[in-house]
Amino acid sequence: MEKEHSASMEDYLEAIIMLREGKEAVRVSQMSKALGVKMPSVTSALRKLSEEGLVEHQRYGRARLTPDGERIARDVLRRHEALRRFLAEILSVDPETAEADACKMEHSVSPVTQEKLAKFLEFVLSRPNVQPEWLKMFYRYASYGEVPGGCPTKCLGEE
Amino acid sequence: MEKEHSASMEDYLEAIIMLREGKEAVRVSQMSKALGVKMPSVTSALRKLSEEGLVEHQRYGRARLTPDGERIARDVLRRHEALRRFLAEILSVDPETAEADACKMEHSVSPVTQEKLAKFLEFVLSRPNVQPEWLKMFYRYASYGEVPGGCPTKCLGEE
DNA sequence: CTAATTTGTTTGACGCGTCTAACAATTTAC
DNA sequence: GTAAATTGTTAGACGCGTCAAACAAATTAG
Repeated sequence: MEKEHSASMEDYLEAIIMLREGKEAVRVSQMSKALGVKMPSVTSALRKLSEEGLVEHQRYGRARLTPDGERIARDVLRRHEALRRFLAEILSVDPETAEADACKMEHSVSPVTQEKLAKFLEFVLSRPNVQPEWLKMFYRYASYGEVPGGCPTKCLGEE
Repeated sequence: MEKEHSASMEDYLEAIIMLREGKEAVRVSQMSKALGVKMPSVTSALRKLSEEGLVEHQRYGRARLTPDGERIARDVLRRHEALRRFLAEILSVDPETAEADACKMEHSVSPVTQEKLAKFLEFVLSRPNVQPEWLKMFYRYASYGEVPGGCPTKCLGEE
């Protein structure tokens, strides 16, 4: 199985895959900027990931993923995207928040739950004819606190 | 506003409110067991929370929440419950996993998103006549990978 | 009431991830 | 091709949350 990696280490792997954009090798400064940490943090993360055989990196060089690192990074990214889209497209969370939350959840939420969320997204997207019905109702419910067409089974106005 | 507290500290507060059950004061050993940490960790957490005025605790005594601590603990618990129920009742995640994930999410996911998830749950529960329709469809979709009554707009069978 | 057991605390350590400051290599500009 | 600017590393520190070991108080049993 996939040995456990810390949230931070997964973030570093994910950053490499996201930043490389064709170039397939990434500078420390890029990662530093993208992750909002200082360069020494990147350096030490790369050293650790190197020792685990997940990235290739030598002094003053660029970082690239090994095949193992690539697999893990892709997996993190896949989960990240599913979560982000669920938050943005189903819950209509604003893009920035959806991005940030996906980033947290991808590390802490169980695979089981992540899978369910992904399925939910798939389910909704796969049925464009049904989606508008209740999803729009939900949006109004979320905005105004009640269902549009009447049927006020429950009327909540806390906070 | 509510000053930020670490995930750990929120967990300790939450543990007090959950464990007291009428007794309204909690032993270190109880918390230790409930949180899966050793007693010294509890002691040092209580000291810190004491200094912040969130719990009342003196050497060899039981721990109780101050009014401030109570407010925060209640809030954490409220969010926890909303998340847990969303996972269990909407996504049909198994109870143990739902509990564990709620515990992670309550600390890391933004209030915005937590609010949306809670609204979603409310929305579904408030409309018992509509719920069965698409929610059952989702359950089948999640289990078998496709919609029961045909309409195979998209058929996904990855992993 | 004393002895045994349970409960709780202190101390000092560790791992993780981060940072700053000082230094070193690389790249860029002239 | 040398000087300046940029990029990267090392060393050492810190905060957080945890732990084990040693000790101290409180509780229970006799």
